Amino acid sequence: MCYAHPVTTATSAPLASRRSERSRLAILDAALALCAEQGYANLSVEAVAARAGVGKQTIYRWWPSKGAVLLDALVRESAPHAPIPDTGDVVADLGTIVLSVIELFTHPDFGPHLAALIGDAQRDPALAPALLEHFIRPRRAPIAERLQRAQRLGQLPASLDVDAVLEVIFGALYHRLLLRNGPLDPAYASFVVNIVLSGCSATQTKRRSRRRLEADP
Amino acid sequence: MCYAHPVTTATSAPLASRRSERSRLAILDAALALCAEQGYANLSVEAVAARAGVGKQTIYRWWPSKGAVLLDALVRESAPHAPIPDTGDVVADLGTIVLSVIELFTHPDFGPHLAALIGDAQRDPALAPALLEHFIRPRRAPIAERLQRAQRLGQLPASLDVDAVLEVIFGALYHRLLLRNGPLDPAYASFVVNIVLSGCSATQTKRRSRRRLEADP
Amino acid sequence: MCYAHPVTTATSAPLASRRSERSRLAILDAALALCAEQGYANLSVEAVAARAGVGKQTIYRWWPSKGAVLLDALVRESAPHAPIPDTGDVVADLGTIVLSVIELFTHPDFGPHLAALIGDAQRDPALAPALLEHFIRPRRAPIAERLQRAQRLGQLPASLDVDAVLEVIFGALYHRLLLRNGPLDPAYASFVVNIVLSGCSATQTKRRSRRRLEADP
Amino acid sequence: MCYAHPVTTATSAPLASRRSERSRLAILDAALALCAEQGYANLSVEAVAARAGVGKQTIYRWWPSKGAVLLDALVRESAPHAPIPDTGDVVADLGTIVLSVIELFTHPDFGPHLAALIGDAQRDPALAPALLEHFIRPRRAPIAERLQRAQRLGQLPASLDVDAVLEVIFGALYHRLLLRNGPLDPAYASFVVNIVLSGCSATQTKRRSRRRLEADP
DNA sequence: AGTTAAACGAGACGGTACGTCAGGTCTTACA
DNA sequence: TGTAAGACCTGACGTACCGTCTCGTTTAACT
Repeated sequence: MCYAHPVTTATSAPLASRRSERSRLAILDAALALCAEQGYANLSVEAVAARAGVGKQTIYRWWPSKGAVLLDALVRESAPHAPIPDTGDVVADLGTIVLSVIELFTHPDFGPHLAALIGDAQRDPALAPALLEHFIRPRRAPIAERLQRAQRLGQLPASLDVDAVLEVIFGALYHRLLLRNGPLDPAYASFVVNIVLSGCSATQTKRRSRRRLEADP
Repeated sequence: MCYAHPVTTATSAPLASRRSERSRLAILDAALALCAEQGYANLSVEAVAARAGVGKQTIYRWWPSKGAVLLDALVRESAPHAPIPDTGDVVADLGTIVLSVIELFTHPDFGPHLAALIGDAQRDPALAPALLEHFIRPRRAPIAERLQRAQRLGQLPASLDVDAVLEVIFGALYHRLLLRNGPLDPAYASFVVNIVLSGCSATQTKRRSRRRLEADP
Repeated sequence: MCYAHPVTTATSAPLASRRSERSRLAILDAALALCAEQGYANLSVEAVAARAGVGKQTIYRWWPSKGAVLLDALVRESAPHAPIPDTGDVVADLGTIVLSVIELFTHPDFGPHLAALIGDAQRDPALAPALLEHFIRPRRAPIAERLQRAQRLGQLPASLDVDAVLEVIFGALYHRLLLRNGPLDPAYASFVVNIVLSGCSATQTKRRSRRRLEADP
Repeated sequence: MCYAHPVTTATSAPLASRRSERSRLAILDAALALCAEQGYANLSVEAVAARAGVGKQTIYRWWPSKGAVLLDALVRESAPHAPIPDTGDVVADLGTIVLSVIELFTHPDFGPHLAALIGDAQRDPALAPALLEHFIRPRRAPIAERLQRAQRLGQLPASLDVDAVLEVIFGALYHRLLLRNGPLDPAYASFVVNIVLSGCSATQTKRRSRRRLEADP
């Protein structure tokens, strides 16, 4: 379950690691609890170990940093998310999805921790890739598929880079999550979805100016 | 000049603060130099004080944190930026602006520090507002004005919230700056500008779906 | 009044120092007050200056250390002590004197401060001589005279070094003041006076063993 | 070996503390060395830690203050003292003992440190009891026994409080150690021993005046 | 069932930096 | 010019955690 060490994922490991599941869960729980109580900034490996009734070494053995622990915990916590809707209306479906995202982002036990994790990734070089691989990409992939389905149905230009589109949409959400210059509310969500998906449809006719820009130094 | 303490800004202060300009500059220079050499993560008030030949107390007297010091230094450093272009073509002009922004973001002595500052703002509650007020808003304001000029000329819908538009555009840039899932290059810049400004123009006709989303729970 | 700087002591200064008497008294009062409230350990030049409404420099200008300030203050405070009794009975008179000394030593606003001052003298080389000259010797001198009067009357051996005798007596008192291994009470006072003055009278007959000791390596 | 923490003293500790003997000795050595070089006043936990190649926490873990460290070091250093002499002549023996004490007190690597420790005990309430228990009482006890032996032989009054007698003798020595108003030399040593022990023998006949004093207010 | 090797809890260790306190010096403005 | 005020550099404080390193003690697979 831990992303950073080459540990087989529990299932069907012939020479099973002697890792204690009890400790693993206690650590993840302690990390979440402490984070909820005092915030990520005041989280420390020391405190997690104490709270989990675990030696510090046991944490360092399986995770490279406190950020890695919390990432694991958040992934576990937020894993069972709703299925991607497909009503046929791609704008409406994206709106629904983004609404559920801002719900997650504004949850006091999730948004601040995710923000702190991204923050910590600025000083821990290993954390950004881990975040991408274990949190962001797995959740973005099915949304990208939904957009690709729309492409196949001709609802969106086939040439569109859907990953980049999602980056623009989520960029707008993360911007408010991290900078806090405005509320992460449904109005903002629909504004972002509308403007970006409108732009997707209209982008074909704007190709020339795009090329001009690319030629610019 | 310091954003965080109630120091009169030079103008018309009869009982001028006895603050030492020499120390102030030495501290800002030391912060920048150390940050460039070892990165923000390894920056410490202790080291800045030592490098600047200054007592720690002198730093704590005028800034609340190392982040505040670096913010001041970055603002000073990046202050004299190019004027906002106005060729009449709002898409091209935005493209030019965003290009200069990614130039700044990809500069090794700026982008990582800005990213680290935003990161630090996740654990230092005072830093985010300071970043907004002293770095982001002053630089965003003239760009918003450029968009408003385009609105007045009918090049963009009058009802458009230009600040929100800029949040989407810059959100996309910050997303790559902070998560590093792709290069901050001219291609990405033009993609973002085109898709968002296209969406701005087309947004009028999409109003209905937006309203529908807002009505959604 | 200050012992440590070459300031004329008020008397007969032709071109009197422009020193502010108001500040001087405020400083001494503040030192005593702070000492009484929080103890000598927590006394600081900084705090005295603040309490006295005085610049730190004004203190450093006229006293070399916080100990010097407090010494001045204590000397001023404890100056008007009772006259030396002379009933003809030297043992009884010394007893009376020592009783008044332990009264002073056990006074919560004096004993601890004097002890702290002697303590501080162990790290401030200038303080020990100052203590001797301004506090100890002036108070010991009239007692020595009382003993000398007894010598002249034949109540004590003429060869006796009365200053050394007083050192033994006061040494015993200071021992309890500083080490606190027993109460500074009248019983101890009388024990000390009796044993030492008895020893003084008997010392004549013990001369031989003393000489033997002195010859020892 | 440390007086201030409840560490079992080696004997019969089944689950022995994991305390590092290497660090302990390095700390005591460093404290002594620094004290010898720069004096107790300039001694700091910081410097001891650096000199000993030890983390500051390791010092704070086992000692409550720098004074406690030095006390431990001095006790270790001065532990193997000469046996108490018993020639039958109590005055001569006490003289011998006191001579060895002033030898210790006048040693440049001991006297000043002991004085400083007593000085520090005036502001550190925990230090005075520690000094008594770990330095003064253990060294005074066998001397008191010597006096009690003399009492049993009728050389000294049986009613004499020998601890108090030693307080008077040592008080006289500490007085010179701390106030420095005269040399701690053999002449002073023999003067003190003679006068006090003479007083002991003569004290019987002086009982009346003592009682009179005690009745005094 | 006994052996053995890992993972475990506990926590001491050498360090780094924190943010605070006070020391003693220096500068400025007022009286 | 002496003061009140207070900024300045210095250095130590005691604390919090870091990440590493023993210690014995489970604990579970493999003799």
